[in-house]
Amino acid sequence: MESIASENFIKTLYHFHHVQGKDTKPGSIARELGITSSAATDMARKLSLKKLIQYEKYKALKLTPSGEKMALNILRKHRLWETFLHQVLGLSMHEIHREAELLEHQTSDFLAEKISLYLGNPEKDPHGDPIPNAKGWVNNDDGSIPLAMAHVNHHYFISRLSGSDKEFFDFCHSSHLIIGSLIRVNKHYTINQMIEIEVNNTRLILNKVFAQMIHVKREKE
Amino acid sequence: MESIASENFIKTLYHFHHVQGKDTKPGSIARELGITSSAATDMARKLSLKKLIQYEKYKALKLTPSGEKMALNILRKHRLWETFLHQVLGLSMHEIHREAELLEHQTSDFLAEKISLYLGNPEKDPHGDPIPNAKGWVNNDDGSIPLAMAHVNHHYFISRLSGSDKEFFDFCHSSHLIIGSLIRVNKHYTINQMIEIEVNNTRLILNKVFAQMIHVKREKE
DNA sequence: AAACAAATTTAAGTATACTTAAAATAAAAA
DNA sequence: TTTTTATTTTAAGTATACTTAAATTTGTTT
Ligand SMILES: [Mn+2]
Ligand SMILES: [Mn+2]
Ligand SMILES: [Mn+2]
Ligand SMILES: [Mn+2]
Repeated sequence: MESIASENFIKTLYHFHHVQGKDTKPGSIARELGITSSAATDMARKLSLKKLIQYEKYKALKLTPSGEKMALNILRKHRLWETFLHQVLGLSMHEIHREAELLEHQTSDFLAEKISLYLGNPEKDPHGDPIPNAKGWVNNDDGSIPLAMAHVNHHYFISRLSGSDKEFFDFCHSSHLIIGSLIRVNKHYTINQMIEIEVNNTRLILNKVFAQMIHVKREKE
Repeated sequence: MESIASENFIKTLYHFHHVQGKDTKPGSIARELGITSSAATDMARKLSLKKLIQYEKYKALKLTPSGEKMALNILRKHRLWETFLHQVLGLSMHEIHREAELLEHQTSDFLAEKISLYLGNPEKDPHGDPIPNAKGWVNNDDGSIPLAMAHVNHHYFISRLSGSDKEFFDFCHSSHLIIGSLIRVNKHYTINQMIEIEVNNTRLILNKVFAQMIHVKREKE
């Protein structure tokens, strides 16, 4: 069994690699986890001895197959908890991540199965992120793109809301931007990188930060 | 925020003092938690600096008021989780303690309230143990006694089953010994400390270990 | 290509939570 | 009461997960 610190490190590395496609060195993980670079380097060397990551000085970190398996196991628990807390206990979108971030480390595979079963083996969490299955398989590429990349005059539906703070979700909720909402892209403002969309017959102007957090998918399929 | 090790220590001390009425020195806690006496002495001194326990060399340990408050906060989370895991997710009696023992340390007061609310603010957990309320109040003395202490020819109902292993609960279940079951005490065997009871028109002979784990209450009230 | 800036690594040190082994003390037995 | 036994404490040491500060390496700019 790995420590909470190790699990968070591995999960963050997975996230940077698979979701953001970043070239991840210890410094990025350190920034994300709120620790110093030296602590992250230390941890990288330790996890490398356990064959969970590949580590070469000054090079980007990479998960080994067993490290990736571990990351997916934790991610599964994280997303199952988020789904459960939201659907069953009624926690809000901005509350679930915070709680799941802790619970994910104290959840046996046995308990994870019980939660999954109770929820009917869901495939997406409340943010629209895919839940890895018990064998550690997940499809990360569902064809959605950040709203910031969407084309003018095309229609999309919202597939993911990848934020964790209250303000973002308050804004989304009050603007009818929820998963499944249909939108149309009106215009990109190149100078300040804002984007104008139409949702529910209302025009809305979003800044780039939010337009990166909202992911959309073409209407087809 | 206290560490998992501190929380388990405090909770164990509370348990020994309030439930078993023991004169608790570091050694007992060490035995319970599977650590060495020296580790427990260390921890006792550290918690004493934080004013969570009273510690004097070679004397029994005692929780301070703030230590007791902390113990009750963790105990509340433990028992809420047990109730939730049993009632909602359908985990068996022998599975809930194991999982709750971990989850209790990663549960915010906020989440505990949500769980409590969802369950209808229960007052007892599946073992029949009282759940401290959000303010940290609990009634530990519900008038129940270990079956081993019960009087011959009296009728009782089962109020608590304080075990955590599968064999005990399998036995209880197959013998119709569940919380609320009505029983009658037939005889005490002084020589081997067995006890004979009648439940569901069946005579049953229990050894002392089980008779200590099963708590009963007089029919009245 | 050299100089500068930024990031990473190493070195040294801290707090927590343990361990084993020895010393001190308390409790029980003779 | 003395001796023996059991328990508790102290001492010394380990692993984890961090810290700050200095050294090294890399990336960028001139
Ligand atoms: Mn986490
Ligand atoms: Mn999520
Ligand atoms: Mn615990
Ligand atoms: Mn219980």
